[in-house]
Amino acid sequence: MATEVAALPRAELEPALSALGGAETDRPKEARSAGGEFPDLPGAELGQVVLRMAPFPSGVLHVGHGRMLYVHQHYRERYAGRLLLVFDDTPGSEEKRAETEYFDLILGDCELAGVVPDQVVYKSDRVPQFYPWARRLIDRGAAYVCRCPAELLRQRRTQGVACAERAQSPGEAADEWERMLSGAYAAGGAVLRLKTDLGDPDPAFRDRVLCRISDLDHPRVGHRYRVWPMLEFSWAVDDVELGVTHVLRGKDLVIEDRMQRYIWDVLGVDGPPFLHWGMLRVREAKVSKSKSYREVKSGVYDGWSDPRTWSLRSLDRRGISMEALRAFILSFGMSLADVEVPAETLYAENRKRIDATTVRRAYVPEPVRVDVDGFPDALRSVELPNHPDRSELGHRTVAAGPSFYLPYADLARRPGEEIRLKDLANVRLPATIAPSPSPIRATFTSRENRRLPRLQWVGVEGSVPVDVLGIDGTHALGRGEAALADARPREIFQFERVGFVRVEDRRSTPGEPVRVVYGHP
RNA sequence: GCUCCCGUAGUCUAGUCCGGUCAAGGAUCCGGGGCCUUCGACCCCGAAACGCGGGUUCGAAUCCCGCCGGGAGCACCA
Repeated sequence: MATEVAALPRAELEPALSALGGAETDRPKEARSAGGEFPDLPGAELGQVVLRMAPFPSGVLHVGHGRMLYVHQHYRERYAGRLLLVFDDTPGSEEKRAETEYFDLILGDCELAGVVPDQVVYKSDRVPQFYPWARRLIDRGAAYVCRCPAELLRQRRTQGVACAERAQSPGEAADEWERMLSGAYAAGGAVLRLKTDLGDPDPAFRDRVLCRISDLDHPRVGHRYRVWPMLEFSWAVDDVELGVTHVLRGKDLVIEDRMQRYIWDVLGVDGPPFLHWGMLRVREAKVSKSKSYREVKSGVYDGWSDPRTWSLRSLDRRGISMEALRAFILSFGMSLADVEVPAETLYAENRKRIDATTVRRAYVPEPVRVDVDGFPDALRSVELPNHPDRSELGHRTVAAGPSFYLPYADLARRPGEEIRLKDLANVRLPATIAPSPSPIRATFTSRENRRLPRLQWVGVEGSVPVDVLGIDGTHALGRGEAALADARPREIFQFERVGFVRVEDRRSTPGEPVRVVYGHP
């Protein structure tokens, strides 16, 4: 029996779970349904784990960052650990700059995702703390000040050739370092480099830069510092000083592991172990962050919650729950393999969560008015369930014939045919159907439910215009049933045969269309 | 080119460390049927995989070697 098989790993997990303080025993179940595996953190002790996430404040968090968020959250919960949010806010580059607004936006994203850090740290507050570490490396003869222009430095690195400064004694290097700090060099005029091995087989690892000079205006500290640490050096310091016990990051940062370890070895300090996850791409989500940035800034996109950005905010706007996102992301486990998944997988996860509780409503895209001759008075209004399988969600009464809005695409496909207005009655369509502002005329045939093509309809009486914002950023104007006029902001509906939509925050004024955002099928 | 990582059905994933219980499990997608009114959900059925080639072994998805394919890094960005 399958249950016997499942019982074994569960029994092994039990001690860890009860140690968590009587947490529910549903983790094995979650792990099984999610699929993805998360190995134990090496040497981790319950209650002692300290993790850190390090976003760069140059944009809001998107689906890709979701992996960072939920992998950390997973381990934090598993080990009852602490989670630090450390803004990696060194000045960046001309193309990729830290900007003021993103600090709060990212914090907001974390909250939205339900991953609230225990502590927030700004790297820009810690700049002076990096200098003594740099000095210790210099004193050990493991770092030197190089004045090669960037271009030459790169070229020599590729060739494995040393520049003259590499021969500096620790004393000379220290003097040069002091000159760097005191402003003797212009930006780009000198860098502090780690002395590794110019013959290292990996060209990427040869004498990497530890600190550089930047005159970019920093959003938090302005021009207070000119000498800034590079990412891997700053982490060699901070992972130790902040007491981080395990470093979890994407595999694009693997070489940084080696750098950090090298520095720790030189200095004789112990640092935490590293774990990585692979690259994650959602097929439909164009990864172009710079494009999103441009379009948001220029106003082409409707802000950072525009569906085209695939930001966390945009998913929320579309009615995709963060629980669904979490399950989706956790299903990939800690695999180093690069994954590319269709968004449908995320949609399926969301559907599982909202389908049973989401009210159905009628909506007709590309509405064409159809007047039905001989339509019985008895069917002028009908009562319909809010959910076909959940009577507890109640019903609503909708106005029906004799005039309807029907979707043009469905109409155009079956001229002259008899069709069924879903849940209502059968009618015969006219022989010719052309898009026209004047109503077309159909004829009532019968009431009984027969196997006929079914069309979605909205009774003209009381119907409201509905504006649907699509995933591609386009707006479609359709017609919805009267009940939609009372829709509350953020309410989620399923437009039957169309998909799940969420009502916009911004309330439309009377007479304006009801605004919704398309979520997914 | 150099370095590192990865390679199970269309897609994602379990299994690979400690070879047999894997004639490979789950999810999603796709096809068919049911629920006699959603192109949704639910239920049933079906299709679908160990990149290739050697080797070790009684036995290999699991170990070894080679090849092929994919990704990342080789920034005074993060």
